[in-house]
Amino acid sequence: VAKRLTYADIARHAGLSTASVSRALSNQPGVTEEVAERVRASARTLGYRGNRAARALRRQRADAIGLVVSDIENPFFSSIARFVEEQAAKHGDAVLLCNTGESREQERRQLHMMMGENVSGVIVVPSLEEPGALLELQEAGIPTVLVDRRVNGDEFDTVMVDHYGGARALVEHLILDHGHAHIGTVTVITSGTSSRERLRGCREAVAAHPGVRLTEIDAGELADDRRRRTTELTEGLALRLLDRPDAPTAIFAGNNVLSLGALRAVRHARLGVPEDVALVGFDDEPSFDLLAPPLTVAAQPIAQIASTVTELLYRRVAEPDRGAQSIVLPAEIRLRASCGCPGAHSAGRTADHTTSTEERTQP
Amino acid sequence: VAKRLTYADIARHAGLSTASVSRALSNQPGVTEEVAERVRASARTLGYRGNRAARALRRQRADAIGLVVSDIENPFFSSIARFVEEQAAKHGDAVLLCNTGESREQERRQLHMMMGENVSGVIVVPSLEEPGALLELQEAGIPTVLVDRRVNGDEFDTVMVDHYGGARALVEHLILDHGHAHIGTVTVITSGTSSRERLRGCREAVAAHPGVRLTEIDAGELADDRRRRTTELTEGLALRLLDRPDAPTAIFAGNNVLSLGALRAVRHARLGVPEDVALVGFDDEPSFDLLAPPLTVAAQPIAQIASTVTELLYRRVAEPDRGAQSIVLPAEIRLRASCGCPGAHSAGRTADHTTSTEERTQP
DNA sequence: CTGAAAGCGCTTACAG
DNA sequence: CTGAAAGCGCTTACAG
Repeated sequence: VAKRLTYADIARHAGLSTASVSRALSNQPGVTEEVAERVRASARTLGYRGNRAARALRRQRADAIGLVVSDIENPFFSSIARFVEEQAAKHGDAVLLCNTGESREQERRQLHMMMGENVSGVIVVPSLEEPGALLELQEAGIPTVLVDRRVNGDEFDTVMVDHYGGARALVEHLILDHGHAHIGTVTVITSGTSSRERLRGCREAVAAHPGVRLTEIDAGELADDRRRRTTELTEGLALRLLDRPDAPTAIFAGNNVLSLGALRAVRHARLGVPEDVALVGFDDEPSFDLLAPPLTVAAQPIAQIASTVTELLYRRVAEPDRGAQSIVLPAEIRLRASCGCPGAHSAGRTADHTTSTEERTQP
Repeated sequence: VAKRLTYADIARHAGLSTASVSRALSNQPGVTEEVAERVRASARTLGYRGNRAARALRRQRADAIGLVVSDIENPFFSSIARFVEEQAAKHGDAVLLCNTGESREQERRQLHMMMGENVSGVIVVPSLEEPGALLELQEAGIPTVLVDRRVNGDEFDTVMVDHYGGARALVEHLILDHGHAHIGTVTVITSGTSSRERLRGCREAVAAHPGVRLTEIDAGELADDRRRRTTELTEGLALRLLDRPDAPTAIFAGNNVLSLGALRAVRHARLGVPEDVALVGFDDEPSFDLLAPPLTVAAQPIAQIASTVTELLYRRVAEPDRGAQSIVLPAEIRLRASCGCPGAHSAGRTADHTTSTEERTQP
């Protein structure tokens, strides 16, 4: 185990002070280019590594940002994580990853840890609608940006897809283009505003068309049990819809996990999609156009969401006093076979038909 | 922005020294329970938060571990990340997430960052077979554990699935149970030993059965371009197999992404699975039994891999001088319809048939 | 058991 | 521009 080098070692080697070493290695002004080069040369020669904790302690700010997501196993969030890590690396920042599992208790703990780390900013998918520990972050002066979900009050920068518009467009497609008069929904509302907004989209689509009914099934309290949030729970939810004497003729699934659960439930009930029940869902995944049948979805512009959110975070780091900004990006409707549309159902080239919900930005 | 509390504030409030505060809050021996309680009470009353950078600087070791994966968007690695984060949190450790994108240059940079952070350990999916920067980690005394892939030399704890056995079992199933005499493989070898081992499994399965041929297609150099590693690349690879005048009658896909690409290629070529071409792949995903057709796969025991690797890491943190250990966990063959087996092809309850490759542990 | 004090490796007013 | 020195908030030998 080799001894660790410090600025003192470099200073000695270069015949300078630690102050100059610091200025040179941090690319600060106040050193001649000649001195800076001498320092860099010594650092390179000696194999200097840096000590991020010392720097963080002294500067009262770590070269790191936090990423607090509700479920890193969900492809939507792992994609976000990939983009965020990429951008953070460009800024020289490390990424502290936390997974709440939708638990507000976990969220609270993790946000406190972020404060303890003195991260220079946090990107969070809030697990509750009340700001809670998020306000403490703000008090501590840590720039905070929310993704995917809003929180009560307008004090946070927020980036999300048009949950309402995507859901509404999907359900209107079922009603207008396929003549469905009874829609069922499967959702997990406890996770916050996103599902709530999606459900609102369903409701208003139905309300706008007299004669169309809506039957809602929500995971409710069950959602707290992490283990049951996957297949079994989501399949069970959809089955409750299919087992009704007056089962809906089309199902709206609130997210990617629920879509798979619903599809599984329909199979389980030995019914066919879309012949017996049509199915549409929020979120797309790389495999969804290869499912039997290919799934019609409202897809999120993940890359755009991720780049917008990191941009917003770093802008807030630079200008802490900007007003909070809420950005809503359009969802993209991808019509495939599960809604009853022709085309991609069997083999052959998949020709997706896509349209976008309207983009709205509130400054 | 409230001023930050320190041990000095607590000490003053409790009428004690910062030494006692430190001992009490770090659960160290050397304080009476009465003093400890007094400190905790003051900390609670004042709303003390802690400063992890100061602690890390002084202790020369951060309460954090590093997780360096090749592709956090791959469901396999995001699952690993979920488990690792969960365990780390139990130990009071933060998780520093890095994504290499299979780039050894990135890997080198990120491992250097881990050294700069003084993490107490690192879990890494190595992007190359040469130890490289991993050896520097070792020299720096940072416990390091590898997942999914091995590195030349035996100096690292390693946990992975039985790549060889899983692939071999899959291909033998194609040969013995479905009578295929010409197998094609699509792989991306540059990522290291895992794909190489899987390919070896295919080769030996074929070699063990005279009269059976193998045609290999590998991404090779192309794999460096991150953007093309997804759908387009993987679909293109499989198409090269299908476009041959003597196309194979069955395809082995080297991982989950390649499986989807292969399936897409077969669709593109307007062929049917398994009628025209059978398909088996390494890795399972929650959607794979809902694909058209349901995919026959060698599934990795992800939870077990993740818990084993974190266990190994924390054991090494506790006992730095243990000998390196290599653990190979069995893959689970899940027979579904894409190989030609009956059952789960159309609607109805999916009855997976599963078997395990043998478990082998080298102490 | 308890506390005074040194020190981890940086950064940054301050003086020259 | 350059350097001496203080100090960020902890932990830990050391003395009592």
